[in-house]
Amino acid sequence: MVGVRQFDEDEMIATALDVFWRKGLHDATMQDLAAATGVQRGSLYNAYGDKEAIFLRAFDQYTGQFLEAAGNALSNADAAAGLRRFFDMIIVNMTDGSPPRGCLTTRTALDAAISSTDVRQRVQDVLTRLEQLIGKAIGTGPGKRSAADASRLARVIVTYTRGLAVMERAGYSRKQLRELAGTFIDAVVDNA
Amino acid sequence: MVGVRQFDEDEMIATALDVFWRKGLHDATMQDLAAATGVQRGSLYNAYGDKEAIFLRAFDQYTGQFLEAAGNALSNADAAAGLRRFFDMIIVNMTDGSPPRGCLTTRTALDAAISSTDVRQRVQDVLTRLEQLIGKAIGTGPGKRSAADASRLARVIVTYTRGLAVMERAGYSRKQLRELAGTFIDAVVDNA
DNA sequence: ATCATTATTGACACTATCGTCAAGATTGAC
DNA sequence: GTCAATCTTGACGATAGTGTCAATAATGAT
Repeated sequence: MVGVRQFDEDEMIATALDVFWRKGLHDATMQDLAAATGVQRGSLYNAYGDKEAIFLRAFDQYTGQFLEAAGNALSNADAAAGLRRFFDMIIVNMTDGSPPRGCLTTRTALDAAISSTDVRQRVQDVLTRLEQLIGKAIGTGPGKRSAADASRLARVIVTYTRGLAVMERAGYSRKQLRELAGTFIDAVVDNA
Repeated sequence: MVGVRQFDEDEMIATALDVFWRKGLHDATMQDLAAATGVQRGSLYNAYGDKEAIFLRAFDQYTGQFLEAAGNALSNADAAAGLRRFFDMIIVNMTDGSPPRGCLTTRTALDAAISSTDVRQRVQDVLTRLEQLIGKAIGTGPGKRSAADASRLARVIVTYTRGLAVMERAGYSRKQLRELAGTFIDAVVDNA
């Protein structure tokens, strides 16, 4: 290595993640990224190629954090309690910031029609992995549930988390989202 | 009236709706609208002012159709059967076309951060009205449900429909969405 | 200390979209 | 049939974003 990078890559990606989270893949511009990170546009092109390459790195960082936090929240002897912690975590996650940033995965999924195969694949991956985490958490409960049922239910729960993300974008407050989550858990999980 | 409009306004809005449905408010351009409708860009500006005014008209047309169809599907003596018909309707609605168009309301909700107050308000309105339709349908069932419970549950169901719309964008097929809806109804409604 | 290599910088060309406007075309009203 | 009002048309300027490139600067390796 001779000419050496003048910026910290991890820090750069973390800042880029913030920009993408607030603006979305589609609406965030290279100028936005340059302004936020203090790295010139030309340097970004040189270092990463294009905007989507930067997004993929930032998104990977995001999903890593997110899935870890989800796993932690879900790890609880009592499946219902774990789910409650999990829902609380994602609701805080999507209502954080001012204005709230929403859910990056959901926003990206909706942008996906315009995006590349790579982006679509990442979205599917994170949803699948989340489904597996949830399936494991509810499967190991005081199970009178079959494995097939747990798997189906896990996907329903993932779907509901996506619904909450949309409701947040529609203007529902953190408190309203918590109530929505509570009603859902009461209806689906405890009764199932 | 002297110089008279050279195009059919209803037809124009219907075509615009198709464009917005496929591309989204944000990504559809006036050029797209002009090309699809055969009306020149300048004429569209003259007739409506800007893109968002056209969108609002198209969206109103859409929500009118949508809510009517939802009401029809839900009108059933058996609340669970009505819900099944309702979910089937929205799943067909969002997976129709090739490639599927998805759910316009959900897409618009996600765009909403960039959009005007008017657009945001329309999205909230359609969700609220849908919630009311569902509340009425499940409330009039063989109710051992309190009115407050029915209301809460209705909002949960609306939220779940939004989740299905996101899952569709993430790549889930009509068949998978139907299974997701079925599992949800079994878990939430029949057991509640 | 020199050099070869890489990063940075700012300018450039290109494309897309927007919104406006003046000139021309059309047509209902009288 | 004339006219005034309205619509249509095509061109224009402005803005924003993309990706590229040549010139410059910096630095690890020798």
